[in-house]
Amino acid sequence: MTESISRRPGRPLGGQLVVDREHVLDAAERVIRREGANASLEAVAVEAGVTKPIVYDRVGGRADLADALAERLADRIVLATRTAIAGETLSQTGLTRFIEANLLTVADHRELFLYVTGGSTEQTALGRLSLAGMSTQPLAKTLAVWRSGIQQDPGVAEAWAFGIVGMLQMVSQWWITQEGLSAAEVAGQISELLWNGLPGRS
Amino acid sequence: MTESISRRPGRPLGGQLVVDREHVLDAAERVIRREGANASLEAVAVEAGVTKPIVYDRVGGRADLADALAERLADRIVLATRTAIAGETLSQTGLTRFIEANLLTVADHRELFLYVTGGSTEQTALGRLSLAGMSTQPLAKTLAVWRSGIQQDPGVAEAWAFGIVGMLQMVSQWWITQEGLSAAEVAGQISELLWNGLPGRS
DNA sequence: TGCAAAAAGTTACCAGCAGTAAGTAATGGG
DNA sequence: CCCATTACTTACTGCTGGTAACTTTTTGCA
Repeated sequence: MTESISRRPGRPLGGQLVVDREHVLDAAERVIRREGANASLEAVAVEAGVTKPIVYDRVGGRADLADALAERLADRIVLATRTAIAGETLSQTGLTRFIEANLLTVADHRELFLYVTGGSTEQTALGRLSLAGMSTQPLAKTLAVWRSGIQQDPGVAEAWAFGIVGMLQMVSQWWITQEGLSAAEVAGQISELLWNGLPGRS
Repeated sequence: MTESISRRPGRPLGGQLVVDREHVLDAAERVIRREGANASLEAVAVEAGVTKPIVYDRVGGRADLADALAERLADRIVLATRTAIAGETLSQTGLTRFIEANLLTVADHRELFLYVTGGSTEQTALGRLSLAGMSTQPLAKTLAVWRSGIQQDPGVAEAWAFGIVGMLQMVSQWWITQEGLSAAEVAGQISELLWNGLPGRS
């Protein structure tokens, strides 16, 4: 699906960029989907129909690429989960749907998910928070709306948001390697934990 | 603290290995503590007083090294958390101490934690589960003992264990980058969530 | 119209690192 | 005394992230 592009150097007509940032990111997603999480920047450049320095100019280095893709994936997850609970009031079944939507979205972008969660390197290892950081803010807001008590203390909401994102991330990672375990099933279990707490309702 | 070692080739007296697996792993931990999560195998070899092929012979490649170190770290976390709740019956304050112990142990091994959680490469990106997998089994057991309902369904215990480990992992990663936020404080917040559930006790 | 400056890309490279093949020195058995 | 084995090193390959320097086209302006 790579549209054939004039690869010759020189300033094109109208001073328009031949490939923009989004085009490169699209190419990166295709490569990752095809080749897995170990996709190289070189391969991304080829898929985008350009050379490596262009990739660096448009999106930066490997860490930046991971960040950008994390943001995209986070957006999709947020969209899917928001849609799953649209207009509903907080309930356990709603939470289950929320979690199930998360799982299914991750499964839809399996390789991308693995790239993003495992993709940060070295110094930016703190960048593991990339996916978390991106999806954490919307989640924190959602939490604050859902549970009134948090509204006064955004610090708590942040800790909870990171915690929940971490939980969903790890469960997702574990689940996509499992055979014969439905998303609904797992979502129900995690929902039960997150809703009723560790000791359960008596 | 590298003990000076005969670097010369040849079969040493008694056919004893000059450096064993544990020695290499110790060296790896020192290097990671000193140089951060981007430590190379070459550096590990130098620190251990040997050459690269020895490292490969003793522990395998980079992924295997990450796995081995993950197991060590997981053991320490399990030990610390178990100790923190030793002999206690399940309670929210006990859970808080459990989480705090987890946070403090991670902080004690900051760089190692980042190496292990971010260290897996490519195919083994599923190896992100390394740390999780190691600490998950003991945690699942602990959960089963704590909460009787789970005992009959080990599948639930597994999902919960992965979820909780993921939550703790992400919270740890977030917390060690924060300034002026005590472990006890964060532990209390997460404990509250994990104990009373998202909607809270009414 | 002619020409310099800027824009947009490419080529060609470097450095570092994971991983391995082949060679070499010391030991012990026959 | 010699040869096979053991234990280790040297020296390499291949790949990948990242960058410096060059080339081509267009635009602005005198």
